[in-house]
Amino acid sequence: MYRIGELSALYDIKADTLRFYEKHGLLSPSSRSDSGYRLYNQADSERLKFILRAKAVGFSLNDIADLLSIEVDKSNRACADVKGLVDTKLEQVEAKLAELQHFATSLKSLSNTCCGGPDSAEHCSILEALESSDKHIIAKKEHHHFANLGHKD
Amino acid sequence: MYRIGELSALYDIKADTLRFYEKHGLLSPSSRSDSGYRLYNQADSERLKFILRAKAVGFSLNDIADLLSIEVDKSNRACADVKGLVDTKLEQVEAKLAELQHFATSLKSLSNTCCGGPDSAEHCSILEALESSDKHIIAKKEHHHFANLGHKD
DNA sequence: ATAAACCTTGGAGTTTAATCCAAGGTCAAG
DNA sequence: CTTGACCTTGGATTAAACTCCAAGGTTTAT
Repeated sequence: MYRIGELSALYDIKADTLRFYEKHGLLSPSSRSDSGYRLYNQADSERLKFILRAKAVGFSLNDIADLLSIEVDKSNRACADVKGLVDTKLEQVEAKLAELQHFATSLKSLSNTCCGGPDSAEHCSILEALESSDKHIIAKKEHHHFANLGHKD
Repeated sequence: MYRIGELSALYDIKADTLRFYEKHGLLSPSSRSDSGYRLYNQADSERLKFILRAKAVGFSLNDIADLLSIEVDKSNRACADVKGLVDTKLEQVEAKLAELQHFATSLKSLSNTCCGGPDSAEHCSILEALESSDKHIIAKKEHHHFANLGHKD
């Protein structure tokens, strides 16, 4: 059992944030002490881990509440409802995954292209790297190099 | 060349959002018309695409500005600086990727476990799926099924 | 040449997600 | 039995990221 200060320290967040999540229905302590202190158990801690992970990959607290609602009232929901909700979120997750893989590829190619030395980074740009990785995916036959890009007005 | 309304329609955002990004140094139109209307070219559009993608995977506008600064002053930066920045962001992207893959796995397993029918979803929970996928990764030798989980006081 | 649909600016308002504050109760150590 | 670290509540404040508004200029279509 953790008290609010212990759990918040564990995940490097503020106690206030836990109270905030509670107020907004994301995470309630499974019990209270005689004097009213919040007491969080291991399951609560897991739930918090989930919330923080989901937040880190760009889901809003509302999105997360949707997902967690499966947990909360699972015995009141039909499997079909759950499946629908899950499949919708899965699509979102997979879209994000695709985006991130795209980013990772571009960043890696940028990191490799870049000499890493003290010279001017004239040919180092995320956008250039993204563009060339787009090219790579969309039309890998064309293979020219853009030197004079991004020079506006 | 797009006017603000055209570009915003293209990406399904508000014109105000584009003005906001401009004010905060994320995206400026490459030119203006005689009467002062903003005119965005293809490169501007690509840059916007990048911003929106990065946002969608959980980067803040500040993070994104950092990344884009590589583009803006690349001739004033040493390759070593660029490489440092890129490698830092790459680490963040890869951490997010790992999280998302974890989510995707859990959601898939949940979707598969779930009968999808009109019955009560007693055994369908994200947290249960996450937990069992944790189990799967951490100790895949143990292979039992958790029926009585998530039953908190 | 005038309405409708678009654009300009500056500034105010909203939403989301915390974070802080004040007044007071709790608990372990000395 | 009091001191200090911790907890309670409700309400105010902050920061980020928009989103809206008002007053006026511009374009295009009739």
